[in-house]
Amino acid sequence: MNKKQEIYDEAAKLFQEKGYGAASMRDLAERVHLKASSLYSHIRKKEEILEKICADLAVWFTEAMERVEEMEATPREKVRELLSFHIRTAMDDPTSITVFSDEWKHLEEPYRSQFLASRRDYEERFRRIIQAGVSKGEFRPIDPNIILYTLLSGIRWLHHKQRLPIPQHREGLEMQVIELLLEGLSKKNQ
Amino acid sequence: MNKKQEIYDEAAKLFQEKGYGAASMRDLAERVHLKASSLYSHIRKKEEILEKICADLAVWFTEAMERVEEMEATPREKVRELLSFHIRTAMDDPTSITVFSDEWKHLEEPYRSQFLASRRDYEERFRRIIQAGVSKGEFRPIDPNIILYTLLSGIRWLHHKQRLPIPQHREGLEMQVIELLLEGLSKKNQ
DNA sequence: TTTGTACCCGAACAAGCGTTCGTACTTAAT
DNA sequence: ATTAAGTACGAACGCTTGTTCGGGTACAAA
Repeated sequence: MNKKQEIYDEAAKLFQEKGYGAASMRDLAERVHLKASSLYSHIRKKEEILEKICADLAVWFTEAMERVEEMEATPREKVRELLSFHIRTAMDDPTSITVFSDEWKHLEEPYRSQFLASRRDYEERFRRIIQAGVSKGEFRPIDPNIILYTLLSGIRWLHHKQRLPIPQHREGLEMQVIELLLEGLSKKNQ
Repeated sequence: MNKKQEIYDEAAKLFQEKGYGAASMRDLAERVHLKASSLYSHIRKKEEILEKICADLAVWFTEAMERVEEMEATPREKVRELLSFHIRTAMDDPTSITVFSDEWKHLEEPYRSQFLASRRDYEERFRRIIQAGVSKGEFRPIDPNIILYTLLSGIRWLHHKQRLPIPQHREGLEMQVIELLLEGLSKKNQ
C-alpha cells in the first residue's frame, strides 16, 4: 500500500542484517521490487532512512522516560519500569532497535550530534533516578554511572537473540532478566 | 621498528573508530606513513588484519576459560574469575576488544564460521559453569542462557567508555561491576 | 481531451574502494 | 662488486557505491 513505509521497513531489516555501510541501495530496491533509481521518488537520500529510524526511536524512549518521571513511585519501581520498557521494545521491534543501537554512528552531521545529545539527555535522566535510589539506600552504594551503563548494556543482547536458543515466552524472559539485574546472580541468605 | 606490527595496531584503532567497512586502506596507509600500495609488502589483504585481531582474542579468551575450568573452586568463584578477566581485558585492550565484539561480522568465509564456532564453544563452557551453580542452589533459578547473555552483555560497555565519565581506577571499577552483577542493584534486608 | 502529478526505469556520472603491477631505492649477504 | 631480498611508490585496473537525469507510463482532475 504505502510504498514509502515499505521502503523504510525493509531498509531497517537490511541495515540490521548487513549493516548500514554494506547495505546498498540496489539491495534495498530489489527487496521492494523496484530499481535503485526509483527509490528516489520516495526518499531524498540513503541516510535519510537512517535518520528517521534513529529519530523515531529516540522519541519513543524519551516519551517513556517522561511517563516514568511523572510516576509516583520509588526509584526501584521506576528502574524496573524502564528496564521493562527497554526489554519489551527490544522484543517487539528488534529490527529498529538494532539499527538504533549499532548503526547510529553512520549518521552524518548534524544528525549525529543531535542523536548523541538526545542520548546523553536520556542517560542523564536515568542516572538521576539511580542516584536517588542510591541516596535513599534503596540501591547498593555503587557509582551511578556504572549502574547505568551495566543495566542498559545488560539488556543489549535481547534484540540479537530473536530466534536464538531462548525458549522463553515474553513475560518469563522479561521477569528473569529484571530479577537478575535487580537481585543479582547470587542466591541470598546462604 | 616492526612495521607489520605497527600496521596491525593502527588498523585496530582505525577499525574501532570508523568501523571495518568505512576504514579504507588509504586511511590506514596514511597513519603508518605509507602509500596504500606499500601496505601490500606487509600484508596480503585487508581482511587478513581483521582475521588476526579476532583470532588472537579468541585464543586469549579460550585459554582463560581453560585455566578457570581447571580451578578447584565453586561456580560462583569461577564466574567471578571470568567476569574479572573480561573486565580487565576490556580495560587493558579496549581497541582489540571493540573490533572483536563489533566488527567480526565482516569476516569472510570460512573465517566467519570458524569464529562463530569458537564463540559458541566458549559460551557453551561458560553456560556449563552457570548451570552447575544453578543446580547447586548457589545461583538464582534463572535460565542459564539468560544469565550467560546478561552477564556477558552487561560488561560490553567498558571498552567504549575508555575515557568517558567513569572516574574510577581499575580495581574499584572492576569490583563494583562484579558486585552489581553478582549481588544485584537492590540493597538486601530492607 | 488536455494537463498535471506521481511513479518507474535505463543509462550514466563521479567518487571511492581493494588490489595489482612495474619499477625504483636501500641494505645485507655472497 | 654482484646478487638477492625487502620495502616503497605512482599509476592504473575493475568494481561498487549513492545519486542524477531524461524520458516514459498510468491515472485522475480540469
